[in-house]
Amino acid sequence: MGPQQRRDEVAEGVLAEKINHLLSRLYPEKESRPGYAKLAGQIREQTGKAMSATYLWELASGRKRNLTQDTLVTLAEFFGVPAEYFLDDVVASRVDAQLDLALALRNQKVRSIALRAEGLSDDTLDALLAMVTEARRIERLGPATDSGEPRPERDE
Amino acid sequence: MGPQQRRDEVAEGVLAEKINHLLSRLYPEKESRPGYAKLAGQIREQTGKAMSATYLWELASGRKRNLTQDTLVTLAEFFGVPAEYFLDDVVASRVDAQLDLALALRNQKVRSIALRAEGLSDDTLDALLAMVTEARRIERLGPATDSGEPRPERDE
DNA sequence: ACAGGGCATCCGCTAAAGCGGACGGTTGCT
DNA sequence: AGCAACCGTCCGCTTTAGCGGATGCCCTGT
Repeated sequence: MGPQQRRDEVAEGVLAEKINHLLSRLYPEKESRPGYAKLAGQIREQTGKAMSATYLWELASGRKRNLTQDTLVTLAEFFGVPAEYFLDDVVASRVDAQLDLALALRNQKVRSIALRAEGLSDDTLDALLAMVTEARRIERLGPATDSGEPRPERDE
Repeated sequence: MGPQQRRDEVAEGVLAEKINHLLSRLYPEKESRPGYAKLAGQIREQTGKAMSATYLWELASGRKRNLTQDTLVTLAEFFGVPAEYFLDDVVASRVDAQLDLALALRNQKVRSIALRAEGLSDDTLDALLAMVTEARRIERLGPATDSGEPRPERDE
């Protein structure tokens, strides 16, 4: 339904801001915070994987933004966050519909209906759709927030 | 019925195997399975993002294996799995149990029905459930693979 | 004043992600 | 037979993730 704007302290948005957020969380005091060279060294030592100072800076400054699977896992491991942390924001721009769906599927019966509707013919689906819509009207529920799928969003 | 451990060895952490697994889940009968060209077309159409036939093949055959964030999200969205599926093996096996549901929801009409069924009274849901089950019998489809109930965790 | 270490930033390189356009092989249709 | 459509596979190309090695700026110590 609503894109609940959660404003913890987590900077929503670009990957660079997430990384900076994680960095300043790891080193709250600006003074003690090491440079990118030492940070990269820590990452290498702690995760056993590769990480260069230059690249770390490029990420933090937003010059590179399309991480690779390996790098993603490495950073997630170092910062102690699930790898999803770097992804869910990208997903977030598209999951408003999914969120409603996930919510609806909390009901076991709704889920069973969805499962059994799969594979039925188009005509039957139309009939069922009409029924459930009518039932919704009878029970005086508001119209479902039906978000279409072909989102002609073109950017990036 | 139970979310038992499938005997078909699921992806040992190799990306190619996960992709092939998802592909054969999407198209169980190999007769109807389109080639990589058409599959890439579907991905492009459904997600609105880019995906080439060549690259899809390279992934499925294991020639390229270090996905980028963008590609990761695109594939996850298309297959209806969380992006972590490709990152975390534990998540992968857990999600496999829910794949039937995700598969069913790929049909827009089924999705609409599920959305509109949410909030209806229990009695109405029972009636609808009976209808859709009956429709399934009439159209001579096998009984829906109603897996137990892994909870749809989604919060925070 | 000078030396030196740590810092952010830049430059140029390599390896690989990702794609377009081939090439042959099989299938089915007329 | 021919053809058209589809398939998997390969090749070559552009882009960019990712890194090593400068460069120059601030420090602090001597």
